[in-house]
Amino acid sequence: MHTVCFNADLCVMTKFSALISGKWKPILLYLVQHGINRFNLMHGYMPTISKKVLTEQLRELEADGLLRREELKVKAPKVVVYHLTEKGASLRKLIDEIISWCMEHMKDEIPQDLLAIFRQSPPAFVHAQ
Amino acid sequence: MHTVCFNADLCVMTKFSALISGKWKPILLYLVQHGINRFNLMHGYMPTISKKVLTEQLRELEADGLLRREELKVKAPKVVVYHLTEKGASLRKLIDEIISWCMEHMKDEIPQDLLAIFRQSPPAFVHAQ
DNA sequence: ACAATAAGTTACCAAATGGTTACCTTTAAT
DNA sequence: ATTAAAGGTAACCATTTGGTAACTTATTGT
Repeated sequence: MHTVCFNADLCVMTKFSALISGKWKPILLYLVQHGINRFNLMHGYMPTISKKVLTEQLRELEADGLLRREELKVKAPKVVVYHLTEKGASLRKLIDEIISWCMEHMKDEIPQDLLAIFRQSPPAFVHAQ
Repeated sequence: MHTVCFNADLCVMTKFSALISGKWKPILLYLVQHGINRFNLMHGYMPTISKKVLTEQLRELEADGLLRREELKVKAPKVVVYHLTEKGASLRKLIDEIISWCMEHMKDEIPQDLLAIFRQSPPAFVHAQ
């Protein structure tokens, strides 16, 4: 007679997915890792996201401790810079491993050119078009 | 003048989250990994999921090539067994690494008892209550 | 005085995701 | 003839997530 049962809200994997599973979060982390760290600059790289959603995703990454938001004290127009926290930076190795797994096991769903880029210089986080 | 822009639908990380981010998928993979591989047996371990949603999640895991569904040819009542595919099994090492990362970087959100279990025998996938 | 700029906010809408309850199908056991 | 058991479906509803378009605020340059 088992009494073990599972609760999705306490599942560690579920917590992890929540960290990175916003539609734009992986791409945002990638951009910030590469120095594209201001609101309108990010928006220029991903023009199909709305400002509302961009704000939301950034706020969530901040709330989850992956990014830090810094308002520079210039007068105006306001300048805001986003940085990776230590926790955010520590994700990178893990993300690289996830990508390697995908490149090996999801070949069919990944465009040929991206696979080729990946083979030349391993972690290609996102697809640039 | 940059012309690089990003598309969430082509992002490798986004594809990966889709694989495991259903509310019950990590737990289901865990159960199947541990031999709890029949419909009503799974349902008994996670009584708060509805049969409809359980079916949906299993069908998605199957469509994504992580599980294989097998109807045993007994007469009735119907018996169905789920197995990990090779791809599904290959996820395990990666999942262990994700969990290790979480145990290190999300300590605050993980119940003490689960942290203790993890320290004794590393990968504790989900919380048993 | 007026427009431009950075970084948003507001009100509203649509699609995706998850949930509830009742019902179905096939055969074996009573 | 009826009930039970395994593994589901069907019809419907609620919540969450993402999206659109217009507006805001503070200051600087013209």
